[in-house]
Amino acid sequence: MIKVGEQISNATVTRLPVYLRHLQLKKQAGLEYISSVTIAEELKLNSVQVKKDLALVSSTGGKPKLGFLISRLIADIESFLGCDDSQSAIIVGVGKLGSALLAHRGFDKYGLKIVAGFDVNPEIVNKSVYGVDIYNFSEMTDFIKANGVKMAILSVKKDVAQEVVDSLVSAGILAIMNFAPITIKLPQNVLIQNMDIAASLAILSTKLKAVLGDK
Amino acid sequence: MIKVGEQISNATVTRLPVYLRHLQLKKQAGLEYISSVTIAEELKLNSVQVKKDLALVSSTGGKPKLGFLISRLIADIESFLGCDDSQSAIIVGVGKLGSALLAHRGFDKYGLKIVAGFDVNPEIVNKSVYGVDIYNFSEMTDFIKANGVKMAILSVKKDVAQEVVDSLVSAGILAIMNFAPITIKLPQNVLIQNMDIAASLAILSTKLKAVLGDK
DNA sequence: ATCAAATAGATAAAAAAATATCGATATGTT
DNA sequence: AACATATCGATATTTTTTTATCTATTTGAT
Repeated sequence: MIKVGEQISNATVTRLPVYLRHLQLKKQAGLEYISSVTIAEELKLNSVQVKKDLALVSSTGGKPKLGFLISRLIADIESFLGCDDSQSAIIVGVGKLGSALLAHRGFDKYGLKIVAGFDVNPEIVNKSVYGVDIYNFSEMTDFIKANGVKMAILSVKKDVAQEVVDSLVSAGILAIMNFAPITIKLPQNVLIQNMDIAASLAILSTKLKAVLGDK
Repeated sequence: MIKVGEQISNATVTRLPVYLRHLQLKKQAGLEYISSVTIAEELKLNSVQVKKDLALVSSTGGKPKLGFLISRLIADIESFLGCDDSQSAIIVGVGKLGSALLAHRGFDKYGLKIVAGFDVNPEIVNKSVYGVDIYNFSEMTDFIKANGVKMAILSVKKDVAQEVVDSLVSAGILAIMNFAPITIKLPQNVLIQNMDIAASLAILSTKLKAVLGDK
């Protein structure tokens, strides 16, 4: 039941945290086993899709008539998502949004650690924001190199976003979560996840209008 | 060149804001026409994909040898995304994250207006946060009904998220942008856009590990 | 021990999305 | 005025993703 070199699709990876949350809930409720059909029904997904997704990360598979052992499945998904081997990231721009992100503190669950923040605002530099030490922006490059950090959360103003990204990339950052509403220019080998909140709401609004219009 | 009843895919709608931003940039730079191939190269997309996307929203099409008239294309995309007919939304939960979202103010560009906020914290109730009036949570249902609001941004703590959603839905909300890291139970006809930031970062982290591992 | 039922897991089909190919056409140049 | 070229837009192909169908198996009940 060991998977070798299986290609896990983007779509599947996106669903894994959803499964994980759901399974943790079930475990808390005292449940021991759960079937793919049940998961599918409760999350409003197709059951074959759930089976396939789980088959890709499950180390033992499920048992007929019982389903999957929840605790095992949780461990498998967590392991796949790397919740165990603590990946570190920095956050650049600790203004309103940046500090709100730090306040959230949901990263731990996925084994993600925000190891430092960077900003230019003297009021927060050299202070700690929700347990994260904030340094001056000028120290960023050295920090990244010294600590081998590969991931960055970008929550700076859009005017400076591109130049900050250039610094990040040249310092060795390989994955960026971008909250600035601009299209970042990047080398091919750097990953980016765009989180343009206004655009997302606009997309939702468009979908809503489509639904309303069709009736 | 008028499209009737064309079904525009989710993926296309997601790319439209990206095109829009890029075109606005080009317009600012003084450019008048742009070809789909150029757009594709600059945004690192496939040119056929760009052509198809644009064909779905473009009212006039492009001209051979010249490409698309940028100003026209901007107008078309804005029109499609509804940037003109001001859609209103409320925000529920005006804590750290909620007020950070309000501070951003990028919604206007897409014709989205946050018409009110709701919270239980007496320190902000009946005050204005970045120009948005905040009311007590108890007034929410009446407000939604009275104003016919259909969209809500949910930035409350996860413990209360489900019950708030139930109130929203029963008051008539049809689309929810959810920042709480839980899977919300919803009637089929209500749209949801999940914005679990920690999960998104975990997904990015997983992708990064996949890339690094393959080498 | 036998059997019915529920489930995983595999295989197949369908749908959706992305990409490639090609002909038509307007443009600017010679 | 003729022509080469860049581009659109249509069609076709490929790939990816989702969904359906079927078989084998384990469990719990009889």
